[in-house]
Amino acid sequence: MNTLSYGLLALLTANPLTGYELTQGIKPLWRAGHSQIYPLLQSMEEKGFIRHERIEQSDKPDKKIYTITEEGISVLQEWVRLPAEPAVLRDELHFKLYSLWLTEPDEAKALLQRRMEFNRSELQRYNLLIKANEALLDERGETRELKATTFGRYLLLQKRVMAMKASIEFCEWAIGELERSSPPPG
Amino acid sequence: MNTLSYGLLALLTANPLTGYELTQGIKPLWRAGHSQIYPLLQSMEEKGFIRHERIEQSDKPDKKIYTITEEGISVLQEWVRLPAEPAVLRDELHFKLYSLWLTEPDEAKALLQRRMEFNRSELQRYNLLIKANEALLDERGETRELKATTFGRYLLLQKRVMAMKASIEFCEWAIGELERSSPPPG
DNA sequence: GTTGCATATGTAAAAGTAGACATATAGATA
DNA sequence: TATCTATATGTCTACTTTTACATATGCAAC
Repeated sequence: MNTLSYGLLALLTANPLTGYELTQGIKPLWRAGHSQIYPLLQSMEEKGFIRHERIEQSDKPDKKIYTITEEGISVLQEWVRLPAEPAVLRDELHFKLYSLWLTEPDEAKALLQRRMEFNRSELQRYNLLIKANEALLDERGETRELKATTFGRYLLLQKRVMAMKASIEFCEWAIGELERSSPPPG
Repeated sequence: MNTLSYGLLALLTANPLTGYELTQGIKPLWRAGHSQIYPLLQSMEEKGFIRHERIEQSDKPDKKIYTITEEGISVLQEWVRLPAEPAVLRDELHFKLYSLWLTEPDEAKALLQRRMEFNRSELQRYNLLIKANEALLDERGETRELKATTFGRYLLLQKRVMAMKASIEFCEWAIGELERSSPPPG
């Protein structure tokens, strides 16, 4: 069982989902394509951690709705208690910043501006997810406490928001440093 | 040529380095082991982007000092100008936070505390690297401007520092939220 | 003494990831 | 009419990454 498998189990504790929905839903948490997810679902079903129900659809292709089993919850619980490995971050921008002296001022600025715009759109996306999670909290009549299923997601989404804000601040600051050192014509 | 190859070229623009030094030096920028780096150096030498000089040592194993070629600088420059792909972040903690309701309060707190301590040690490491970069700036008589080779590293290290600080702030905040919802005995 | 660490370079196997290929329907857009 | 997007599930290949294996010396700790 790799990390992604446990992630799929984690998503399935909230509600039963199809492979397609898992592919969409895991995006804010982990980068993975459907070609990774479908085989893992099959292997976890063989292990007895999840089971599926086939739903026939006339307008769209048939789908499989996966549900986590008691055993699945149990192995997930054991895993969650284990210390988390350090995060793995791979960012091309690190190398491009390191080599920034090889670029022209407008290219350097464009590099940072593109990243900033991407971060801003990500931030918006996370804010929407936070709203959806708040709605779910109300719907379930939960309060903000550890045993509420919406609580962990609340923490997680705040983590992403704080990281995105920090990244945007960096871009703004770095663009400022660039403009200070090589003022644009105007 | 993959991203890591360009990263190695980037490091080699600052000074000639051995494969071992590259393995150590790339750590703050990208996660990679020596088993990835040595084959890439061989392949880049075949392409003419770097060349090496063998240094015989009596007390330690012989080493190869790699230098970037004109052609290497040129391909790196072309690559740096291309837009940077979005960063890839894979953090187990995301899944563990999502499943936090499966844990006990002290386990949840320990999860965040361990991450916070790791982040703090990383922050210290980056602060040392910033000092070393400042020293290099002085040594070379450079000022903080784009064309100085220390400038990009200055930006990059600030990026890492800001990200680490944001992560530490998140951990502190999240531990606070946990304590609010399930106060510790005392 | 021996275990572990730093230096130094490599290879091999296994696991994980990305991108394309494959199929099928419905609806929107060009 | 053709292309694109969303839904829905799958496979296959190429590439990247991790972990272990392999060798060699000197030094410090136990």
